[in-house]
Amino acid sequence: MTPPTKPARVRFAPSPTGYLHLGGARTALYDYLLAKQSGGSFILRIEDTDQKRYVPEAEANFKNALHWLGLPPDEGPDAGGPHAPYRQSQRKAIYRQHAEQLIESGDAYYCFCSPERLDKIRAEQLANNENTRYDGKCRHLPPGEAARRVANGEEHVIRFKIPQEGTTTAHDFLRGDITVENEVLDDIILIKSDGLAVYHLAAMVDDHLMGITHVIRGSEWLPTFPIHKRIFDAFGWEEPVWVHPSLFLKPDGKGKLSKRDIQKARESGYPIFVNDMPEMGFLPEAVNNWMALIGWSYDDKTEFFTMEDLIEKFSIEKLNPSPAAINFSKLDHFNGLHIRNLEVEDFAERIRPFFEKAGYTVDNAILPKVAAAIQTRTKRLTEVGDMAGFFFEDEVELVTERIVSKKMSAGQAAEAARRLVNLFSAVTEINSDTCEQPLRDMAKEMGLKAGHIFGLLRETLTGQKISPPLFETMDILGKEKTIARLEKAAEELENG
RNA sequence: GGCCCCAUCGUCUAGUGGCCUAGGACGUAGCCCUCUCAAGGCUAAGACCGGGGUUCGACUCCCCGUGGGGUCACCA
Repeated sequence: MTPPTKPARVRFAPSPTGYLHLGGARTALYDYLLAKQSGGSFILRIEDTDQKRYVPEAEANFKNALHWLGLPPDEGPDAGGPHAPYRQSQRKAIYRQHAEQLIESGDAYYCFCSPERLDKIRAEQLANNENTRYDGKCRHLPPGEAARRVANGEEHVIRFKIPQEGTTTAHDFLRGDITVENEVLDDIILIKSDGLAVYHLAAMVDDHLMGITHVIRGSEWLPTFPIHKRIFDAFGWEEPVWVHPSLFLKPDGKGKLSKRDIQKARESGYPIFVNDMPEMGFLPEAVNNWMALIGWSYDDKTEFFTMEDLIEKFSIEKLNPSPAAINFSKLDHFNGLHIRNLEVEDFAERIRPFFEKAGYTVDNAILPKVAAAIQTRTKRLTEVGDMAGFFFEDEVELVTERIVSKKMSAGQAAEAARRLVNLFSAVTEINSDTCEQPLRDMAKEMGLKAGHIFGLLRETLTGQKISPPLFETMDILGKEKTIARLEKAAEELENG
């Protein structure tokens, strides 16, 4: 139904200054979906041009996160590809060469102003209630003189030359034309005094050289978007399709996520960093589904999407340009949906490590049955230990006050336990066909409600007040353990 | 503050001039199912930021307010 499109080349280009968070992950997802649905390529590029903010482990963090989410790059630092290297720090010469090309064409110039001078003019502008921007001092330096100073080794940067009059119009796929007065645009630095390019140059050069067809990036780039458009024009390059989805807002909708919010979310059991998600019990399927729907929708009713669905159904046309608050309770909901969508064998393998982490020794013989019993009850994989760990224990701790319900005496409880032992001993298999009616009759004989007997059974067998259905539980536990736990309870009640 | 972007239930959203007494989802409340808890089913409360236009007719188009967000570095 979607019209055939040319294979898209879409890049995810994070800066290794921190870990991959929800916002970046959503961008990566959209990148991946757009690439895959068109039979194109998903490219990972590391934008490590800022040595001061460089975090060494960040790149590995991105890769782990992308791998966990199921978004493997077709090209990138590890995957390689026709446009290697994919780390900008290794492409320094390329940027320099392009910057010099702009100097030649008159679209850029050498600037010898010191950081101190820049600070000073900024302070003055602030004091005069003016907008802060470069004052253009080096703009009109004779090219020969500037070149000579550079040749002499004088410290310098290269700045992009923005016309001082007129306007610039850049076209965003979601928002249409964005026009600004050139006078509000700054002569931004292209090459820093350390010789490395700045984002504005490096990303544009790479996007062109790498044949990127669609640039999907956060809307924090909107203010500099017209400059980027001018850079493409200065080189005479064809622009990619620009898409600026909006940012994520904190859950209450007030402001974008900050460091503090990240910590706060984590404390309340919700992740901001992708790599926190696995241990918090989230499924990558659910995270992708959930993230995709913050800022994108397919129609007025469909919300459950597998990765295959997303690849087929995603479209940048349906992206929503307005800022969106993240809604964690919906993440829980999607996690539940995707857990229930798992094959039970798959679910079993996913919960195994969580039982182990909780200190249980998993019995492979019953794990599939345990999984089946708790699958519809699980929202987060982290819950399984508390919910079903008793299946893997030899005994459960009994609290007589909890076994004896308010409606019965300890003596009655002991009697009930004894009668249950007899009842279960008499059958070859404990299941609802063989035992439910006798159990209900027994309750009536004792003047109790069936619910009281079920409650006693539940506490006795599981040590919990909530558990999977009892006959299913007993089937998994086995006749032997079931009876042993009842006998032990009866004894304790009798001696209690 | 300048510039830019955005504006439908608490939240995510559908809606592209008449299909809208505005649809769905999460959450919330109630009911049903039921051995507990879930799951599932049903129901309820809940929104077009305000004011002007344009039009026979605006949630939808335009303008102005207001509100929210982003951005103003030799960071990305």
